[in-house]
Amino acid sequence: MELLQLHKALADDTRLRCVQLIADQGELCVCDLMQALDTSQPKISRHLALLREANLLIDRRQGQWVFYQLHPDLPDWAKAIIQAGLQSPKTALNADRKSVQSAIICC
Amino acid sequence: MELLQLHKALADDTRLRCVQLIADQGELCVCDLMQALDTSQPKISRHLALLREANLLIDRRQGQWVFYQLHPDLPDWAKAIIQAGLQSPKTALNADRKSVQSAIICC
DNA sequence: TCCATATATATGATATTTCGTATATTAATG
DNA sequence: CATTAATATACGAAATATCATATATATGGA
Repeated sequence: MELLQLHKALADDTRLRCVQLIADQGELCVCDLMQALDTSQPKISRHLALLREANLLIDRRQGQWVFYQLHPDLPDWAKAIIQAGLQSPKTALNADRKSVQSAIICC
Repeated sequence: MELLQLHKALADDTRLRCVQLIADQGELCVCDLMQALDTSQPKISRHLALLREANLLIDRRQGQWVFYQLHPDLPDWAKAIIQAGLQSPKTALNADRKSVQSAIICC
């Protein structure tokens, strides 16, 4: 994991919102993220694949669902960057958090 | 200053190295950065303009030279992200720091 | 005022990213 | 084994970013 790669991974609205939401919630499946961000399945899936290939996320299949969480071996500086981002007031996180709650209930 | 915009600003090799070097050294002029990164003047200048427009840097003209430093009003979370990046071991910072020393001496 | 140095900007070409759509894969269930 | 739901991938088009080159601007000194 390199710093430039991390910034590139987070330099897209969809990916940043996914990472923030996953960091906030611990673990989410693709359909949660689709509903929370109100986005198409291939779009979410492709961005999650990028984040997985960047070693920012890991996936875990459970039945039909695939759950994503932050990579457990993320270096401290990378965790610190993600955490600091969560402190930024002008992100979509608050709104997305509300959307994901209703999403989780139904699926 | 928004989080997504910050990540976009830092998601380019030239800009990331400039910001890291400036954060490390406090203030540098365009010619310092040109020599330290071994890059053309328009390239450096254009990237610095982007960082200035993103409110990540401010510039200060002194005679023929223009010096750049981190924006003094950077929010805490943005400072934290930049600082955390300085902790990443695999950046060009160490090499660039050496180059900028010889650059500063001669100009 | 003329010239040299430092920096900024404009422009068109090239490279990279992102997206929508279609299709493939995988697992559960009847 | 056929079907459905969840997810992944392929592909070409459209949007965005980056670059090299040329040119413009600003400052200081002869």
